[in-house]
Amino acid sequence: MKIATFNINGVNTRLPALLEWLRREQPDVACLQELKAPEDAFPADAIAEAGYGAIWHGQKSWNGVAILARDAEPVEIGRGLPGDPDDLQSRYIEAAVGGIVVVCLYLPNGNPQPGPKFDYKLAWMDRLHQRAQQWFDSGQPVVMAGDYNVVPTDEDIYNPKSWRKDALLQPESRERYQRLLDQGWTDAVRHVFGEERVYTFWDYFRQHWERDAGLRIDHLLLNAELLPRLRSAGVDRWVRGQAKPSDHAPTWIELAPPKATRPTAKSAKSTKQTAKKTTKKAAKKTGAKKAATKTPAKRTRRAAQ
DNA sequence: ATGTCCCACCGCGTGGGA
Repeated sequence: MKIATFNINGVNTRLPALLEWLRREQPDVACLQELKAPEDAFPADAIAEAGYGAIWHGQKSWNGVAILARDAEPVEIGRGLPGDPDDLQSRYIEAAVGGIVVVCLYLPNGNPQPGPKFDYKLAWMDRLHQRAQQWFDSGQPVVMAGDYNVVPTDEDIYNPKSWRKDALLQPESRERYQRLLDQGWTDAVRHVFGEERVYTFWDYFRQHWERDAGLRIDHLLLNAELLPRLRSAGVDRWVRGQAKPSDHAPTWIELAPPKATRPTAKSAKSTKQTAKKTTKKAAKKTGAKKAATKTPAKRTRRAAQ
């Protein structure tokens, strides 16, 4: 089972890119952020034609999140991050898909910092912390995926120097991200890649993509129930290299089927992908990385073309 | 300070947000 998160930066502008990505990579679950579309402008029909059921929380101009499921309908659990009835921004949605609780979030950017936007970011993270604790303790397998707008450490950015004052690197942001990990959540991409550099976002400025000057801000956090099923993770960098791309690349994990007390036809089907062997060469090409490799994570050169 | 790209507004350019 492949679960991806992708900040699409305008779902209608990027619809061809989204459909192409779905066709080629066939994620079982896709969490989207920055739809930048009101509720009634979400391209549900085109996405359904591509074989995906979807739920979404739209908003005019900004934000907006969605959860897509291949050959399935996500069962919505909730929308809107609890804890502040005055917060009307569409940044959070939850669903049950394939026996897993999927949380899709778009954390506030927080710039400029300091200021009210940064205050909102920190307050939002405090509220997320509350909800995350509930999910962690739920006894159900849970993934919290999305654009966290946090660079967890200086190893998650090409060069922190010019970003020191940015909200994405502030100690207050990083502390709050760390507090999620302290609850017991595992940063799946970091877990799989070890010390190897991996980026998910390259802004549009100063030829950052061409120079591979990236940041890792799209994360998938797994609770203790789900972690044992983590098999591999990767970034679909080819998407960022397409014409008119989002500034983010899809970031994903591959999960083994549940330790079946009662195996189902569905879980047997998804095993097919998991069992697919990934050679080192293929891994480099696809940006995939297997969990629990025998050798320590090697630093792979990922030069941009 | 800069850089680029998206969306909305009314509108064929500009401002806000990232």
